[in-house]
Amino acid sequence: MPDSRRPRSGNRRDEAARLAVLHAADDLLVEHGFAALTVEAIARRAGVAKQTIYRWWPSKVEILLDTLIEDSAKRFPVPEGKATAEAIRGYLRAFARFLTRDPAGKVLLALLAQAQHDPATAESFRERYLGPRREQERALLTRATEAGEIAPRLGPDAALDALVGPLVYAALTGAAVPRGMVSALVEDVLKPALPAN
Amino acid sequence: MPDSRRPRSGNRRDEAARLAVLHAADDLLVEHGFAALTVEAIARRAGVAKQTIYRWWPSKVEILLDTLIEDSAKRFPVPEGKATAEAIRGYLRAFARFLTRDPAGKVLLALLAQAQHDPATAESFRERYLGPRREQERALLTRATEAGEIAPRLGPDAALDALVGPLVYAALTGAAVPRGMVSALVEDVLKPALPAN
Amino acid sequence: MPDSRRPRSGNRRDEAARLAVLHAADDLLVEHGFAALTVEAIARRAGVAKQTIYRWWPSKVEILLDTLIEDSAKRFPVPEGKATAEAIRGYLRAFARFLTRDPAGKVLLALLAQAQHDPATAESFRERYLGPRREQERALLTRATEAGEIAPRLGPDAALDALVGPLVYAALTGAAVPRGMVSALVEDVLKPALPAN
Amino acid sequence: MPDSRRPRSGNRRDEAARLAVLHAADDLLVEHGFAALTVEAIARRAGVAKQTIYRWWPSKVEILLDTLIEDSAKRFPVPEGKATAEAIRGYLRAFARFLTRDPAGKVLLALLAQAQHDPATAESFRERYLGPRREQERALLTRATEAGEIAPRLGPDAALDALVGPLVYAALTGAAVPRGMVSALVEDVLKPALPAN
DNA sequence: TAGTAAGCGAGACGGTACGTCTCGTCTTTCT
DNA sequence: AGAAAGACGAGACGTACCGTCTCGCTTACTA
Repeated sequence: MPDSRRPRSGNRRDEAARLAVLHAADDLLVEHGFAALTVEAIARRAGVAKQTIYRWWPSKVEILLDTLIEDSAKRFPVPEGKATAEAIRGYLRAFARFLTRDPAGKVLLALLAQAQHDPATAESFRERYLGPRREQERALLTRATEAGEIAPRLGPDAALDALVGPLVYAALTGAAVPRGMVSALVEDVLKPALPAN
Repeated sequence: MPDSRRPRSGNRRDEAARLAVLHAADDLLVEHGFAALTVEAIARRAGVAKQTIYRWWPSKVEILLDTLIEDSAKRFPVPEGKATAEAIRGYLRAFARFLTRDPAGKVLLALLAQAQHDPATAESFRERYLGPRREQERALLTRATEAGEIAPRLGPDAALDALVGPLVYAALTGAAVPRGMVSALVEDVLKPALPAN
Repeated sequence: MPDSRRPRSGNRRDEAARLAVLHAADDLLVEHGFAALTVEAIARRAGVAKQTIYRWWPSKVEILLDTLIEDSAKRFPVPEGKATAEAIRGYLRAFARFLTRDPAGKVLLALLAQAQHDPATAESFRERYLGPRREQERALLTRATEAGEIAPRLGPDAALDALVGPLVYAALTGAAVPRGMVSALVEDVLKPALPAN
Repeated sequence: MPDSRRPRSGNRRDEAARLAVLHAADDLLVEHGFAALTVEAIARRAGVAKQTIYRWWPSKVEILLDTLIEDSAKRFPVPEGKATAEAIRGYLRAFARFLTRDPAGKVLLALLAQAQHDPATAESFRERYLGPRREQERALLTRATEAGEIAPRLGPDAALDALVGPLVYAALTGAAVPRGMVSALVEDVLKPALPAN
């Protein structure tokens, strides 16, 4: 049994330090906003040396990405099996809830924001987060279309932007997502009255 | 008659300095990104003392807001008279063009991003930019609905988020806005097949 | 009779402004020290525009010099007639009192100090203050020597430094000038036991 | 045995940086005067970050004090053993030489000057420099008096002011210290013809 | 069972930008 | 033409973080 008072250090990566950093970053973002999220503040809060952070993460953005990837997989995984309209609706509802209710939703918004300021963040964010998720989402839509559940006027990527965009935009501008919005989006975007055109 | 080629203006605000700052900020944002947009750099580029900037603007964000408000009014004014579906489509096309083609579109994205990092920016951005424009846009939609041109399933604010959100989200994630997306959004969101529900 | 409510301005130098500046400078020096004596502060305190100060004085040092010259002539004029040892003693006592008791003594110390930091001040201070006074003091000593009242071992300039130096040095280092110091200096420096050498 | 050619010292104070700052301050004072002695200029000249200066010194005055204390101990130490009139004369000659010939003498004058402008400087200067030296000087005079070498009319502190004051005052006013002045002061102040009074 | 190599807390370092302050110059407007 | 008002370019102030570095320690694997 390791000494519980101080199992610190050694010559392998210290898991406790890793978690302390992730949680400190998350907490600081939620409590004081991205502006207060400096590497020094994270180190202070986590009780960790600055160098320990730089040893494992190239930037604070990557720390946030690590937490976001984990949290997203937990809170709103892309449905794998059943490709029904209802599954899509449920997924979007979970996403909207994550954005507007979950403290971790702030991380997504902060990274999307930071990607506008810094190309390296944009690259990482797309590569490690947006890209993989979009792939799964596209597959979901494709399966649903093939199953005849939906018949979007737009291609899968544009359709996803049309579904996700409004929710993200509302969150970015501080607007509430009104009850029924997700349903309406699914109806309008995924099941348009095609003959009308 | 005042001399119109007044070089520097005594104890009144120096218009040349004001313009130099606005242009310097704009140029720096486009050329080097928001991260390089420091007050010192703006002052350097504009050939202006730092104090002259702080005298008139509380932060670099307000500088950008000033340029954005002017540019937006010029490049994609909200249609005032004719409230047809076609007018709305034209407006959204101009907006999409501004976001993706116009260098000044970067300013909008940067401010929307910065608003996520800093509550003061969020407040200013909403108050001075998003709010006023949204008001006009809402009026446009309301007039069009009353004229029977459109019949949105969603309320005006949610409908606008559903139209604008996808365009903004695409720009934020670096995705292209595919040809036909604006038309599809207008059809889907503003003229849904209501009886079908 | 000029309008007493506001005889301000016109096209001749405003005497009220001149006096306000001199008094403001003096007061600020005494109240807050030389460090707080900025041209802006003087202008504020005197209720005068900054430019009015720069129009008439090349620097704040010259303002202080103006007040010092006036005050010195009033508080410890160099004795003109009687060249006795007693006259010299009296003069030095008045000088010591000015340095340690009179608020205006701070002006002398401040200018002597500033002369160390800035060659222009040194030049002005020597030219307009130290030089003229030293001339009179030298004459006093010469007359007293010729009258057989004193027999200094040192030349007149060195003797004056030997008399004035200790008083100034004590004031500069915040030491008190002990009772009897002036008498002892006069005895030691001006009436040494020459045969003993 | 510790490696004596340790180039940079990890988390301990960097001695090279300390010396670079002291020398830069000294050089700048001598070359361009106290007015040009800004913390920024010192940092620039020393090739050191501004923060490194602020980490170790509360103000530029303390930097100068550090150099002055070291230099004074080297150039004109207070004689410790032999308390003869000759020892005192030698000490004063070394002091006069330091003031008028040695570039480091400017530091003493500058600090004495700055002490007039700023109470904090006065406090530090007295506490760290004037006080300790005066203590040693007083002891020297006391020993010499007890040994019958001198018989000053004034108390030790006043006598020291009477010896040092003229030299400092001459330096402050840019006057030369004439050959024989130190001797005359020692004779006049320390060996007055007491019975004659 | 030592030696060694890596991780760690600590924190100094050279930099850069912050937002504030005062400088001395300038221009306008009023008297 | 003098004066009040105050904007302006310039540049130093002292602070906060950046990302890099070195130190002295603690541990776990290797010889």
